[in-house]
Amino acid sequence: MAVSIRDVAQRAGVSVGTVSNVLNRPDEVSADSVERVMQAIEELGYVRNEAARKLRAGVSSTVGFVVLNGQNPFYTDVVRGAEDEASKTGIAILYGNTDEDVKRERLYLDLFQEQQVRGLLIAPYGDVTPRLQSLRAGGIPAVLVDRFSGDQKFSSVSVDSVAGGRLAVEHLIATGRRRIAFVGGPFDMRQVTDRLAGARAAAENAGDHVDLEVVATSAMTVDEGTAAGARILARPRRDWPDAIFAPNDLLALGLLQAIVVDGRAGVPDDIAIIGFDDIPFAGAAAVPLSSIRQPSRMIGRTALRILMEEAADPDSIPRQTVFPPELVVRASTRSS
Amino acid sequence: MAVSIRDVAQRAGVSVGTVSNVLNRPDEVSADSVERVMQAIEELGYVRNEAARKLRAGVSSTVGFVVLNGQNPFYTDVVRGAEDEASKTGIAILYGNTDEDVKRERLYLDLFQEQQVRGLLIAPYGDVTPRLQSLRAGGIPAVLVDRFSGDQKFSSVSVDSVAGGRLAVEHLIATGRRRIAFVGGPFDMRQVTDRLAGARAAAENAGDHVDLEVVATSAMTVDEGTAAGARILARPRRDWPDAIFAPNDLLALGLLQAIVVDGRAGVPDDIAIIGFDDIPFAGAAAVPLSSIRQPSRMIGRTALRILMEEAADPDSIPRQTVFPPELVVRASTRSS
DNA sequence: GAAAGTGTCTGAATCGATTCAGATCGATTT
DNA sequence: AAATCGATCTGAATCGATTCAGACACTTTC
Repeated sequence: MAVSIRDVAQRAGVSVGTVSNVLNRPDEVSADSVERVMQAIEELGYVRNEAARKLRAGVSSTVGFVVLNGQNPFYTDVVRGAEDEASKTGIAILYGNTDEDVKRERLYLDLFQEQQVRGLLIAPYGDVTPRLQSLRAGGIPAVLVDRFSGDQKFSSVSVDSVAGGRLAVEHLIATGRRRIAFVGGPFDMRQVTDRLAGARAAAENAGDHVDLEVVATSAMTVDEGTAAGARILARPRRDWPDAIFAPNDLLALGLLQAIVVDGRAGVPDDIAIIGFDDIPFAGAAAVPLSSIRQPSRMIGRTALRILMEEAADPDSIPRQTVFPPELVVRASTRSS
Repeated sequence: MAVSIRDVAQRAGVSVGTVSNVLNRPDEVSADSVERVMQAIEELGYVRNEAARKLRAGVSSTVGFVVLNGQNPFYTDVVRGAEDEASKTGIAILYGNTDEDVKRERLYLDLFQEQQVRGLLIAPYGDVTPRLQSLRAGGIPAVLVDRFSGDQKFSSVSVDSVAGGRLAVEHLIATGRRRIAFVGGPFDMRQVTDRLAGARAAAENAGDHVDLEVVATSAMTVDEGTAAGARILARPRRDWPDAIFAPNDLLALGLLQAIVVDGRAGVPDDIAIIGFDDIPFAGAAAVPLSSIRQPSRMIGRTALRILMEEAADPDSIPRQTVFPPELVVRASTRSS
């Protein structure tokens, strides 16, 4: 049915070994053979069978990417960056969205192991370190994305979340805000706790006259943001914060919408809002949202590059790549 | 290195054939053997080698999904739906984002062919029909997503875009709008022309007193939307439309932002805006955006299901699944 | 009691690309 | 002229799971 390397060899009048060499190390083959083989490939419409290649050579040309929230445009961008890098070298990306569900996370790790991916990019939700270690023992390296590997057991590519949190709150303080609410959760997500830690540091650094309260949410979604916004506005006016920092833009946009629609408080006049990630929609909100930018595509590209290096050299030492976050000021925090 | 079926067989004291049977048709194996094999698998941490399975059995457990704009949350949702369905049966999804680039589209088709995917889900950009036909001839079926297969050569899952366009403009007319602008492009995208056709039909149906003008954009992005918004607002006030229909929400959100930020026209008082897709951000805009909803997850789920059926029966007749669009009214078109 | 049937198991052949030891051959060295 | 060498090519062995013809042990049937 399908055209195999044998058919090509026959047509080109060479052995299968030579065809394989043309495909994999053309410089060891005479120019004449290369040409004949290429022509036969062309004529027959031959396409290499990845399964056979993977089986024999043991090298896979797919990597798995497990994302904890595919709905978040930030991750979409990270994946896009990884894609860019991958397509350069003919690597395909197996994609899995776990939606912050430990079961789905495990499922995808199993699935990708069966597929014998060359490596794994993962924005983890649950505690996957043990699983990743056993995968690595089986020859599948992993690089953590958007998450610093605290124990240094794996390479990681992320942004300094603590610095980002600090940056956000320092900016709020610099523009005159004093009663700041950190709206986020759940607190078993590293991103949340790190960004809060940075926020706390900035608040404490500014001295007694800055208040930082924490409003917990159960997820980092737009809906949770609007819900939290409603809760805040339900308080007596004097208990409203004059600024809100949300550890991702989805939450921030939800908050922003709740406040704008309610109408009693103006943004940024009464309440300033700043998010995190700087997703494309942040700038397009009706009150354009200030945010802490992560170089999302670059994160994806870098993660994939490091992953390929580790796949090539299994004994390489894990390294932590940390990009600096960048403050992007838009209308939602302009000083009034 | 890796644990193979042979190791399992040895440990369980059975033949490799039996292990394979336990894995693939356990009912033909005695309960005793099943248990022994399962235990051996457990103890050795055996994971089936997909490459070998694919090679011999010729059935792949991956499908490719090629999307034309991965940044659009609509497609993110469609992918999510496909994932849901796929993970039920242990299918993994190879993901490729073409970003409305014909070259990238071709590249992914090649890549996925090499990977010998079981089938292909594609939201096409260029004219891929010939390529898809040759893939099908090689045993790889394809299902078009978000695009009706006009020539009926392939199965497709989409929403009736013409009806959606009509719905949008009928709604605008019903709420008293008379000078309607269709802002979208490029016009070689089927989604755009269909939605415009529907809009035209609605306008003509309403008689002479309704005006429909077309403002062309070069892409369906937020940025193009804000740019188009600026162009419209640059006109003398009397030439402003009193309603805008954009064939996707990204454009609509861009337009909305441009108009709100400009401030001279109110939404919806002076200009109503309606988009298409009903992405999650539509409801979260500061002026919540009316839209034509597509059942995005359902589209993904259905497409994957049909694809698997076609993979199982190569001679099945292509079928067109068309979901009805649904009007979602929010503040951006509330009658003033 | 022979034949037929049933349930279970075995093990070699197979899928297609890669790899590598060895063959071939003309050129160069001794 | 023999030996050596480098460039090029060949073809069988291999990767691991699946498949299937045949083996085997028991029952059932006539």
